[in-house]
Amino acid sequence: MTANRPKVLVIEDDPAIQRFLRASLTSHDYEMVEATTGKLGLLFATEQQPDLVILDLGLPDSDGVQIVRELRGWSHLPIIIVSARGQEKDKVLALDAGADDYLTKPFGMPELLARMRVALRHASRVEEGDAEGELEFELGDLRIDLARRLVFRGGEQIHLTPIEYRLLAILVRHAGKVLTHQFLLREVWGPTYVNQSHYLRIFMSNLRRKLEADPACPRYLLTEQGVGYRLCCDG
Amino acid sequence: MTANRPKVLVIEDDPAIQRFLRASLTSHDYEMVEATTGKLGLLFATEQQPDLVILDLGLPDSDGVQIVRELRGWSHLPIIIVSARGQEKDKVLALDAGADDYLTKPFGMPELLARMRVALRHASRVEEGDAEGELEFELGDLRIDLARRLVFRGGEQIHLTPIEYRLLAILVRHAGKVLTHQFLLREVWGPTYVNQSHYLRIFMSNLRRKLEADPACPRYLLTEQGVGYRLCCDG
DNA sequence: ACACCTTATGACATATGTGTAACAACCCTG
DNA sequence: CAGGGTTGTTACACATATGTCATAAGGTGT
Repeated sequence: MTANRPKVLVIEDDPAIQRFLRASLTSHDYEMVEATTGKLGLLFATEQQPDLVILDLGLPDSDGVQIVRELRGWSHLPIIIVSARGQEKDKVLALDAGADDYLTKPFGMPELLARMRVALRHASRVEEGDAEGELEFELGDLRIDLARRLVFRGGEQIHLTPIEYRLLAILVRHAGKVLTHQFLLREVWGPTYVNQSHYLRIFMSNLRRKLEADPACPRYLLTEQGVGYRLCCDG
Repeated sequence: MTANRPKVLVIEDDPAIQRFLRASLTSHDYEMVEATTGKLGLLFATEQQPDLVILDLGLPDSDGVQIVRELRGWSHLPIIIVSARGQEKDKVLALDAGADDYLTKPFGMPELLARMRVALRHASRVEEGDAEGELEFELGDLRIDLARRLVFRGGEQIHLTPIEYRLLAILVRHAGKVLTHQFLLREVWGPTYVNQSHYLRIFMSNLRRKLEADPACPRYLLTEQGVGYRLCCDG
């Protein structure tokens, strides 16, 4: 789970409820990603790596239960259903499809928040023993252990500050791919920093100083002029 | 979890509901243990090793939320609350105390069964990674016996207060991994304390004073600035 | 009611991380 | 090869996170 601000994906077509949720969630220190259709929802679930999904069953473009099944096909992401339908068979169907909780509209925000905490609690407990997803990477003399949040260079542990680590972790998770300035800034500092590319330069410099043998000729942390940065994945 | 017939502990004083639950549960291939008071419930929870607890909040002899807290003190057993009280604040209180779900009476049996399946699903997922039954740890001159709840340093027993012990136990169970402030606060003090990080500082300080040779330069209880704490597992 | 232990609270010193500014090096283009 | 824009580096001030002490409040058993 993201360390500080859990990311919540809300799949909901009603703009009024979207607004309501956004206000409540952001004020309770959650990061919110919005999708108004099932298709978009599934896309964002893969791309944005949310910590929790709130799903309205009454979407116009797709069957909510089907979305739950598709999500469960590849992920154990907590899913909380929010629905106008209060029929017991609807609840049973959704819960058995893999949903973790089911709230009937209208519901109180405090209850939703409490149930979100329950879901995140479960997720964080499960995460502990989760070997899924390569969590240890080796590049030349570098070793990055995402599970333990440790970085080694030639057997020696390297201390990284929170921002340095977050930046590196994102590069590692997308090793080999070019990540744009915008993307990195948004992921590390947040959406309002997408133009502050000097932050990036400074922290890339810091990382190179700590990780590269010759920071002036980086072997791992490569610059893609005019685009962004890339973590070299082979040797 | 028991392989075939999950064992359900029902803590409920109303004989009518007890009968109703017994009929439904046994016919759905659950084994049922009954307790009519909170005291008995806690006793059976330890003795019978159930897979799931269904707890009525309206017990005559004790506060249901308190029972949840006591259970959570030593176990992650799934707890489903069943209550006549439908007030939102009751739900929030119980869920934050550690309950996994909350149903308001009257409820339909199919829904309860579906929510039980959800809870057991979670438990079985967690269990996979939980299998490590290591209950004794050695780090340098420290020895921590989780089963007996004892801590030694260089052969000499160290007395820890309840909170100190819980904090240390969690660090030990995740030795090597960085645990965020939020996580530690939630596990030790509960979800409502996630912002009170000064508690953590003080109790880490206490632990270091008792466990470290030089509390100013800790070898075991390490700080990860801006993130959390970590128990060094090597050396 | 008392003594005892534990936990909570407040104040303060210190350590660390981050944002900012200034400047140097680099790359592409004309 | 000159110039503008992009990128890299360094140093420092500030804010924040952290560690520690002292003390108050709460609880328990005698």
